[in-house]
Amino acid sequence: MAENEFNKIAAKWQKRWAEKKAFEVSEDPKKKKCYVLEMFPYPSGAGLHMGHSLNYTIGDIFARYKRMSGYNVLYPMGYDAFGLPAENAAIKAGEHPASYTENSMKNFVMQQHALGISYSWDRMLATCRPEYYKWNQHFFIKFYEKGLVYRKKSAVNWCPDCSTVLANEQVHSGKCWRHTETDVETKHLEQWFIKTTAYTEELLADIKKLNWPERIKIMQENWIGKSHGTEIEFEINGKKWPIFTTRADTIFGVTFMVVAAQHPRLGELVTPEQKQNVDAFLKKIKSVSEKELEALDKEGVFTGSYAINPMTGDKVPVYAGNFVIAEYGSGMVMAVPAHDQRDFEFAKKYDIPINEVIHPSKDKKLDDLKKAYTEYGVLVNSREFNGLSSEAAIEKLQSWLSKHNLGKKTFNYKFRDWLVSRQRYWGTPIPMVYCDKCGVVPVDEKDLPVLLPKDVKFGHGNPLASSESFVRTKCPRCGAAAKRETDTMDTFFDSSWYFLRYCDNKNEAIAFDRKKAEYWMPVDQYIGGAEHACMHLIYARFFTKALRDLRMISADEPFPRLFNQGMLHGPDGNKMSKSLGNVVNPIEMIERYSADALRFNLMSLASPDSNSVWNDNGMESASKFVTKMFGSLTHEKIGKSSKGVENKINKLIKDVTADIEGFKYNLALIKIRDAFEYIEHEKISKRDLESFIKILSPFCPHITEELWERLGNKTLLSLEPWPKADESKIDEKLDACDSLAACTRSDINAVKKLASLDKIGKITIIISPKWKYGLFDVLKKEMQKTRNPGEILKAIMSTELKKHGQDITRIVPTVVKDPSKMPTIILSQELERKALEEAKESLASEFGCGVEVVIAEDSKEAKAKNAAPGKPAIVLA
RNA sequence: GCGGAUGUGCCGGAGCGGUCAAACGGAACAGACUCAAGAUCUGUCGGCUUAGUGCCUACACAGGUUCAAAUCCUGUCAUCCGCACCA
Repeated sequence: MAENEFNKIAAKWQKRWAEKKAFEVSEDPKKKKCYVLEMFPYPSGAGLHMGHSLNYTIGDIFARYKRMSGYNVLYPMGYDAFGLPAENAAIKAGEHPASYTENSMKNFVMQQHALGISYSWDRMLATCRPEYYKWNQHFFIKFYEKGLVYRKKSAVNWCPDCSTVLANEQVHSGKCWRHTETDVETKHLEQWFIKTTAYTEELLADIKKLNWPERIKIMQENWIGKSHGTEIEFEINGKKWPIFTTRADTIFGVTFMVVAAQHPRLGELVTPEQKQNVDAFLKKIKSVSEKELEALDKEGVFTGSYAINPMTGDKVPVYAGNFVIAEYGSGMVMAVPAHDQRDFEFAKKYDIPINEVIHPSKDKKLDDLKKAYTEYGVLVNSREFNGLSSEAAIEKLQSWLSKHNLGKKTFNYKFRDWLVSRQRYWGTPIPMVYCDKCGVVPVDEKDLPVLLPKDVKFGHGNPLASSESFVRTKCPRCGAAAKRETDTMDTFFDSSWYFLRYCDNKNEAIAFDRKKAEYWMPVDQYIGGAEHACMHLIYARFFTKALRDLRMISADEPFPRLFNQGMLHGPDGNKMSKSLGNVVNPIEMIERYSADALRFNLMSLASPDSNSVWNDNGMESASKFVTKMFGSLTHEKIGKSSKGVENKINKLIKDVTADIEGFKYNLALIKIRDAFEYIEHEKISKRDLESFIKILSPFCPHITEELWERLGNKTLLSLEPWPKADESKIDEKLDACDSLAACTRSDINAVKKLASLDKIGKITIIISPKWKYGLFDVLKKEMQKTRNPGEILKAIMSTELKKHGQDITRIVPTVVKDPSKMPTIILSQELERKALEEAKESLASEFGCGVEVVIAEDSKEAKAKNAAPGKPAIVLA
């Protein structure tokens, strides 16, 4: 069976690549480096799925291409091996997560080998191994020392299914990112945070520098969410309470205030008479999880306190409400029910006055308030600010407030600090110790890593807490008995710097050697899915900046260039999922067809950045084509390449090179197919044949190595130089030869036909330099055979254009339906007017009829003269 | 609600102002080869057709800009994705 042969070939070359360490690299200052990286996978027990195969093939093609192009290519693979699924699966299977994960990784490695991915396997890493997570702990302590890590009690997101807390980034629409059915609850816990907000501004500003898909950049921008506004100080019970608003212009319409129910200073506001009500309210909203946000009514309770509006001196009641976010701004808002929908609903519910202070325009009032008027407008009922536009009022108020020391112009971010504590086992232990005397103390560097204990019980609460031997320790500072932190780190901590560890993955003394990292960083091409736009990609950017400030690297950004591959759907068009039963297993496909055929098919499906649909027939036919190519190229007749073959091959080199650079692999394959069909039955020089094989090699690395060898080469094709296109051999004329002949013939015929008519009428000749057919020679020959006005016209035009350095291109004769509407000859914009003036003369004498040159400047004139504006035209009268 | 993307033939998808009834692939149909199937090759593959280098209708829908629009602009609709009570 042919399939077996392919699999034998694949195995042979995979073995040889490994033996010869073909893809292992070291720092070489003389060579240009290229760091190609795919987002490392979570090694699930299920093994590789088709989406992985797609992702890795995209990266592999790029890496192979760059390697052959002379770059020193670092292309590593590793495993994001910590995480909840392994822990749960391990519990279910009664196996330790460590062995479970190691087995899964082995399986992944085997499968990635089978795909023929050219990883530098020496650099493999797994985040669950102590030699890796030791450095997580090291960084954690470094960050702690720098004040980038802190512990805080706050309202946190709790997923009951994961039984752990989640970062904001891991809560999607009130649900857990892993459990789309599970509502996230709010808990008040003391947790570890990373001060990602220390870099908010830089994270936001540097997005501009990134060569990333626009939508990912926008998603990050929105996630950071900068908004400009005003800080205004209200006075409550003699104390100052600043609030943030984007609508300072509505300040005269404030009729109440709302403080977040979770606000840490809420207690200060509650009067004894109201305490019972407030407590009841708090209890009520605590039992409600953060769900169905639209459905959630705006609710609140009066605290008993009143706030003084700094502009009006009015006293307005302060409510505690469920719709104000404690962490955003100052956790309190001024409520303007007339001009904010939430405030409006709240006011209606609790019967609070609604004061209009903005009208749509000077003479337009609001008819009746069924909902808030939230647009900008003109101020009313606002004393000296009446009549001002919202924009102007905001500015005036800002300066007024700062002059009186009651507020200022400011801005706010949505972005919050990263909660990294997790109450789970399978992660990096947080290297902190609680001592009764010394408080929170980091573990001594020399005692790292803090190893995950083995003697834990799963199932009830935080597993690490169940290990006596782990929890009990000595205070690193005073030596007294102390307790260890039992939380582990969010696994996103692991993936925030793994790209640095690849640069020096065996270093036992430090996380990575700075020199090595400086050589390889930043990642030149990062490849992965869009789902990490606001998680991994933000954390990794933060980490890079933080490490830069710790003087461990100098890069500002880890991934200047990012490519998002599309999603691969099942044959039925749905997302591939086990429950739908539409999963296609890549290894099955490789066994049935071949790795090269699978790669070929995956890359032909669609442009790698768009979603695509798996098609079994496509797989079948890709396999047939690969088989055919292999068979045919093995028996290719070596000889002198014809001009046609030379043209094809050189054009192919040029085009495919550009297509790979631009990730247009699907188009590259079309050109490869086309070129193959052309050379299939032709004689071809060894050199050209080798070029073709090289061009094919990133896509089908196994058969091409085999072909390379069969041609008598002793080297590895994967390390051969990428062919260069010989531009002098590319002949556009030849390339279009077949279609050209047909086109010309029909053109000539058309003109003949037109010319034989009594009335020549109007002939449109469109000449565009865009069409580089080089038709002139062919035309001239035809011209000599017959003589009639139509052809002469063409000949003249050609000559005239040649004279003025214009390339004669294609001439399209058409009968004009409505001669009154159409200029007769439209020339390209590039044609000089002078050339036209000259052409006019010869046309006139040749035809003996009036020739008018029209150069219209504007559309009116153009219409009058039947010419296009700005474009010169010749009209035969 | 806000933001982003997309809408092309039976399907997956190219095209990004004039070489467009639309690359390439898949499916389908017909033919060649076969005892037959498969494989392979050839042709057809929007409609009409006097079969023509012909006509009509087409690139979500409706308008607009152009001599010229699948391509540019405006609006509408649909689908997908992200964010979501951020003051």
